[in-house]
Amino acid sequence: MNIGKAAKLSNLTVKTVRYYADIGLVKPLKNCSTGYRDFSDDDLAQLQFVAKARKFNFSIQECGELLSLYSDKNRSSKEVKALTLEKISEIDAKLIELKDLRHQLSFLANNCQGNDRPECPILDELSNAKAKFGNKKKFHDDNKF
Amino acid sequence: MNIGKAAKLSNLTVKTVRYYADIGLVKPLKNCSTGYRDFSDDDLAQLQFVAKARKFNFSIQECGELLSLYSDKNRSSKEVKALTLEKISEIDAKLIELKDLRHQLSFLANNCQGNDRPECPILDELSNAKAKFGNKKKFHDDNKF
DNA sequence: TATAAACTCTCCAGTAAGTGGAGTGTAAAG
DNA sequence: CTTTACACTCCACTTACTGGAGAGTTTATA
Repeated sequence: MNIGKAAKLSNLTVKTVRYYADIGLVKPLKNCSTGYRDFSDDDLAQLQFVAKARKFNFSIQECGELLSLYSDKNRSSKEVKALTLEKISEIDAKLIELKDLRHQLSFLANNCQGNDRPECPILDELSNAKAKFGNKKKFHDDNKF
Repeated sequence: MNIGKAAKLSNLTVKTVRYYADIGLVKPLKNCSTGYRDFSDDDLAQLQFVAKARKFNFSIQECGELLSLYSDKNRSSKEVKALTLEKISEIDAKLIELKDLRHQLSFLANNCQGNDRPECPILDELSNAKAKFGNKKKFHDDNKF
């Protein structure tokens, strides 16, 4: 099939599929006369595989590793699981980081009047201004997460 | 002060500070004879500001906007708060996405034996294999988040 | 059959936010 | 006076694409 169909069936853009072919992640045949790429069903399966793995936050490099494990019928599931667990750890770290970030930002936002006056605790914080929030009103940090 | 000191005092690398100067985010003077950049205390303050804002996930572009708001003594806090709230929304969206991802990955990992045999539900899932987990044992999804 | 629309190709450039290195010049210390 | 540390510019590379120009191909319509 042509690149357009392969792209559609794998939920990727034509540009992306072409890119994947360029970097050798998939290896479609080429029609010598037209120069058109010709994707087999197996090529399509690999594209779908990669599309999904990318959604799962695997890098292109890792997708390549997974693809070769996938193609190797004598593989063990150990390596795949290890890669997945590693990915989960990364996500956990990212989650912690983001939650902390959200916490701090929402604290700042809640303490900012957001009016036409220049006083702004957000900028004060960013600039390390000494003068911190003067009034003693308790502020609510809407920590949704 | 020279770039090395400015970098150290703002917790940035020399390369990064030079980059910020190159793109005009900060504008240190230049010693005509040596070509060395000369960072004033105000330049340093801006670098520290940017370093912090970057940690808060503001883009370089947004850092520039914040810097100009910061420099403008007649600014209103409205814009700053709006930018911050927007940033919080982005983080919320990212958090939801990541949690979902983690959920799915941990489900897959928990259903994978991770041994020397080739059966691997992770790859099966990625390849859209029809044969789903055959045995009926209940699996635990350790959803920490 | 002619033509227009839709599809494909390659190549070049750009994105964000830097990082790394080569080659060279300057300043401070021993 | 020489070594070391620091500074400079310029170029290439990173990730994972995206956009566009200019040209060729295939399909559908007039």
